[in-house]
Amino acid sequence: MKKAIYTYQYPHPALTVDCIIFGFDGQNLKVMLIQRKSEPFAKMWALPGAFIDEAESLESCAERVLMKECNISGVYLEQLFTFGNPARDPRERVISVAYMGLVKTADFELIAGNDELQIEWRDVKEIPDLAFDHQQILQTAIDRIRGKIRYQPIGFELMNPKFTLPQLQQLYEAILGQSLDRRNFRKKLLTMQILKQLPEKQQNVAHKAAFYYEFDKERYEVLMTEGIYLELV
Amino acid sequence: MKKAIYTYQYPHPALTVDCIIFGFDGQNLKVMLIQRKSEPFAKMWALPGAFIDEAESLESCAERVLMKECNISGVYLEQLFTFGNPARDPRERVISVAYMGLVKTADFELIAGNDELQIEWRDVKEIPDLAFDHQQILQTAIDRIRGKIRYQPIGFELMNPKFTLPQLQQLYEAILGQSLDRRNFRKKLLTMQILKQLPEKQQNVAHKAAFYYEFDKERYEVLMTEGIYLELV
DNA sequence: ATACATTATGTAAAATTTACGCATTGATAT
DNA sequence: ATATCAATGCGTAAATTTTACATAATGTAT
Repeated sequence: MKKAIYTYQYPHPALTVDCIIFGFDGQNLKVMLIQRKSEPFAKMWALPGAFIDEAESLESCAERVLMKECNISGVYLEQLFTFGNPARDPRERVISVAYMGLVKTADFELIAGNDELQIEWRDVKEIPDLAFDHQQILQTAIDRIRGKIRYQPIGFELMNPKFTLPQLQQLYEAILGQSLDRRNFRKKLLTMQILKQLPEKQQNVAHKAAFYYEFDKERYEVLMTEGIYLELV
Repeated sequence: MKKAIYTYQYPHPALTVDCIIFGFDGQNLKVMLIQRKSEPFAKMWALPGAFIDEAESLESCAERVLMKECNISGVYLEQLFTFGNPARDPRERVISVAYMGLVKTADFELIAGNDELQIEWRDVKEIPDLAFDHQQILQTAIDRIRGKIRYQPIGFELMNPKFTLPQLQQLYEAILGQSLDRRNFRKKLLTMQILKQLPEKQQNVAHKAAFYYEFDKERYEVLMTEGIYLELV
C-alpha cells in the first residue's frame, strides 16, 4: 500500500466521474463500455470513469475521461445523476457523478486505455453484467435519454450533419424502442421548423431517394430562448 | 486550526449536501433559508447544508440537515444537481450535491441551529443575495419544480391531505407564476383521476363552499407503473 | 329578502393528433 | 424498353384535446 499523503480535518469521500456515452450507428443505439484490467471487478465490463483532479470541474473531468479512452472531444455532455450509496465501491467510499454524452459511433475509433483490456460499443438491448452499480447508472441514463428525446432535438448530436427523415426516424425508434408512423413523424418534425431541407437527395439507393435535411440550430435557439416547449414525438 | 485526522492516498474534494426546501403556505411559494453565523459569508443568507458523513447516503445526509435545522423529517426529497465548480467555496474544493424537498410551511416550526443566526421561509419572488453559488442552485431548483409540476402531482406534498380545487390551483399559480383558467384547471385535474372527492365541504366561508378532495395515491401509482405520461397543466 | 363572492357545470369553436390511402421515384429484374 | 419493387412524400377525414367563455348554484352578510 502506498503512503497516504493527503490529509483533511473531516472525512472526504473519493469522487469519480463516470461517463455514459451513447452512440448511434445508423441502426441501433449503443453505449460505450470498457473491460476493466484491474481489481476490483477485474475483467468485468464497466462505464469509463476517473477520479476527479484537484482543480478541474466535473464536466472537464468527464471530457478528460473521454479523451483518454478514445480521443473523443467536443461532444455534447449533460450531468445525469450522482450516485452515493456508501457501499457502491468495495475499496472506500466513492461518490460518482455520472455524465451522459451523445455521439455518432462512426466519428471515433475506440482504443483501450492503460487501465482497460477492451473498449467497445455495445447495443443497449444486449448489455453484459457490469461492475459496481453501473447497471443502475446505465438504466438511469437510458430512462433519461428516452424522456429527453421527446422534447429536445438531441437526435442531431447522434446524426451526421446531413440526414434523411427516415434515418432520423430510425434513431427515434432505436431510442424509444418502438416504431412510429412515418407520415406523422415527418409531419411533426417538419411543423416544428427545426429542420432545413437541402436540395440534395440520397444517391444509389434501390428505391426512391430521400431528401437530405440539416438541423436549424438558429431556429432552435430562438425557440429555446422563447421558452417554447417542443414535443417532438 | 484543528488537527487533521483523515488521510488518503489521493486528493479528495470535500462533499456537501445542500437542501432547497420549498414550502407552501396556502398563498405563495417559499424557500427555507438560513443566515450564516460563521465565515465564509458570515451573516449572509444561504441554503442549509452539511458535509457528508463517512457512512451515510446522500439522501440520508439531506435528511440529517433537515432534522438539524428544524426537526423536519419524512419529507419528499429529490436529487436536483451536483455543483462542482472548483472555485465555488473559498476555503477548499467543495462539491455540493443539491437535494430539493417539498413541504407545507405550517407543518414545521423553524428553529435556527448552532451554525445559524436565523432560519426563515422566504418568498421565492423576494430572495436576498445568497452565499456561495446558492443563487444559481436555487434558480436550478425553481426551474426544476416548474417543469416538474406540469406532469407530476407534486402539489400533494405541499397541500394538506384535504384541499379544495381552488386551493390546489392557488399552488399551481404560485409555482408557475401565472394564472390559470378555473374551469379548465378543474377539468384537467379531474379527468386525470388522481383526485377523490370527499363528501365534506368548506365551513364558514362567505361564499359558496367548495368540496374537499384528497389525492388518490393508489390510482397515481397505477398510472406511474403503466408509464402514463401525465400532463397536469 | 337581496346582494355578493365564489364554486360548479356545460358547451361550442379551434387546434391538434391519429390512422390511413395513394401517387411518386429510381434502381433492378425481366 | 418495360415492369417490378421498396421506400419516399403528400394529403385528408375522423377522433380527440384544448381553449375560451356563459350561466347556474350556494351560503354568508346586509
